[in-house]
Amino acid sequence: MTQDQVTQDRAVAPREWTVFSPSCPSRESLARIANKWTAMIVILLHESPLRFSQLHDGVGGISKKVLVDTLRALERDGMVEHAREPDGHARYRLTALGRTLHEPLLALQAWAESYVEQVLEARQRYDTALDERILAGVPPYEP
Amino acid sequence: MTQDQVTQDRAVAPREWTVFSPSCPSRESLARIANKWTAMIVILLHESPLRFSQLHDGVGGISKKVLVDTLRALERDGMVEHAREPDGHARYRLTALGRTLHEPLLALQAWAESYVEQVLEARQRYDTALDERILAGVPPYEP
DNA sequence: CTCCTCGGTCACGTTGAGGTAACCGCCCTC
DNA sequence: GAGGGCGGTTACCTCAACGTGACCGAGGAG
Repeated sequence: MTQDQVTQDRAVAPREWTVFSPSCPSRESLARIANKWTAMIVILLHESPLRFSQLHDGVGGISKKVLVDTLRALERDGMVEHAREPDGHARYRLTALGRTLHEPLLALQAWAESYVEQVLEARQRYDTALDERILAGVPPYEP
Repeated sequence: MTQDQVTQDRAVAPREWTVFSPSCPSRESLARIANKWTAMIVILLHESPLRFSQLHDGVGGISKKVLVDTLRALERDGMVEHAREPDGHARYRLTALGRTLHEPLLALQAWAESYVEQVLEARQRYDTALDERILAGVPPYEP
């Protein structure tokens, strides 16, 4: 391969001001929204505002600490807000900004639930193939 | 508030076989795809198959170790595959399953880049409001 | 032959995400 | 006024994610 071909082959657009640039603030935003807790909380809150304990019950397996931390982070980034109701209980709701997140995150949930079977099958194929390679004495990965 | 009202208020659908159940395998799938590295890799690979070093350059700031780990995980879950080209170089490409991920993940990138300004503003508002509350001697958060 | 790149692997160390359990003030009910 | 639920906070710990730097075998290029 000539140097010219290498150069052309490697030409990947620079994308300076995108998530692909580690110093771009949008990278942080991506990290915040590309997160299972964020996804579940936004999806739950889109149906209706919820109290803390309802969120805690709705998001199975989340600890109070992580729920609090995630809610504070979402509030700080303007996606969620909370208020005290007259009855003294907290109530969390999506902001306008948070509502714009619902559609993309719901798509993630839909994907995860629709394709989970295919993922599980692929995983099994991969693992048995790996076992066979090991039994055959082949190094697990050709470098 | 009466007990009946409390009960009704807390009625959140059980959602047994969804990502909201921590033991459902779809929860794992969600965690894998709701991930910044996954998102960036899938978006890059959707444009064209890429070599390892092209991915390493394309995903700014990722280390070789994390890139390898993420690619192996994506391969195991059937979203990516790799092969040796005749020239001896590796080439990674999306599988059919991986291609179905492109649209939802591209939506995440688009969101992150479109709304990053609003997120930054919200963050600043939150931080200055918090500072004021502290200066006023108010405990940072009303429990 | 020697040097280089590519595509990794390996052996660390650091950071951050996340869990656990105890505790707390407020309000409510009994 | 004792107990209980709500909405947290705190201290502490664990483990997975991530980074770093060195190394390595295969395959060119010179």
